[in-house]
Amino acid sequence: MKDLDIAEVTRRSGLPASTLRYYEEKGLIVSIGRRGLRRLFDPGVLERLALIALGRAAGFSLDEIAIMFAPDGRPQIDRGMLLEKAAELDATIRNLSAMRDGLRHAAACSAPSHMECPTFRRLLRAAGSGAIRAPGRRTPRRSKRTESSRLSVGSLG
Amino acid sequence: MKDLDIAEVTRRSGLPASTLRYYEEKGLIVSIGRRGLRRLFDPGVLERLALIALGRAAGFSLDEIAIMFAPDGRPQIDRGMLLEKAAELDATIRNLSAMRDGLRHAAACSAPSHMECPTFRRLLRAAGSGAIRAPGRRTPRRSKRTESSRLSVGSLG
DNA sequence: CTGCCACTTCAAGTCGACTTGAGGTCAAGA
DNA sequence: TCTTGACCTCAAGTCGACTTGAAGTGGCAG
Repeated sequence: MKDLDIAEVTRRSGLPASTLRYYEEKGLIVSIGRRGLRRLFDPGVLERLALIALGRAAGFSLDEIAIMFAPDGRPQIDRGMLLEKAAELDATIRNLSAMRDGLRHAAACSAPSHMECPTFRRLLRAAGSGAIRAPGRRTPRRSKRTESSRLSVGSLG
Repeated sequence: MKDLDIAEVTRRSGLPASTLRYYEEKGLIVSIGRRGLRRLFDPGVLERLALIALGRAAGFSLDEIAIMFAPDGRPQIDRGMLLEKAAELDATIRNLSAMRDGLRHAAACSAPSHMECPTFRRLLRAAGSGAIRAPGRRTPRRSKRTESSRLSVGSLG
């Protein structure tokens, strides 16, 4: 009894069946047959799902993850891509660290208003100038600039 | 000439006019009048926008940011909320750091397949068990569990 | 006075990763 | 054999933060 019924995969992976179907539709996993209507999966799908979860956790999109699996099935991951993502994470981590420190400072700061705290103001300037970005936000796809174009910044002297 | 025309705000903040209108609609900023149809803003809107950018960078949603501004206008930020978010960021940072290290290791690892690398497998297990989460993904709102319920994990021994 | 055109409104579209709902199928237990 | 109900398909909905498009308005240069 090697093959896993979708319910079994759901149980063992913790992912809803709808997600599994979605992943299959996207080509991230494959079912190897049916019992009646029900999908059957090779047990290896569990490792595959873990791999997908790993990719997601690293910030890859499902499409990016899809191309990491060679057509033959096994992961064939481009090492350069990994390093690139690692560097990206590094940048994110630096930003978040700055934010975290800033938040802690702001929470502890005794200045009457946050606005009078130099640390807070510095952070504010950084955020205002776009030096820091929200996590998980992909590069804003602004294909067709209609209204006024994005010029330099320099607000808040 | 104190008041800023929307074009001026766009220019000085770098945000598209559509975003400014959206923020106004959401109650994040206020326009103080019109010249013809055109919105006029108090120059203070720039500081406010920077504050919003800061909040976004820290991972707050627009709705969360909205309630940080007291009805009177000035930011009245709950310090507990800041600490909470700081802790949250800390957790995220730890996860991302682990991911980054894992990615670097995987990129450098000379094992014939990533699957044979213990470090990679450890990471995989962590991701599979949901210990690590994708950045920027809010708690999955699974209101009405339909199909099989999420049980324990323990795949991939 | 006339155009121009940057603004305006309002509704609808976008993106990614799924979820939900309606209506259908079928293996297995009573 | 019949019922059950977990699965199936396919289309559409959701969520957040905006963007885009169509149609309208009005200040100001000429």
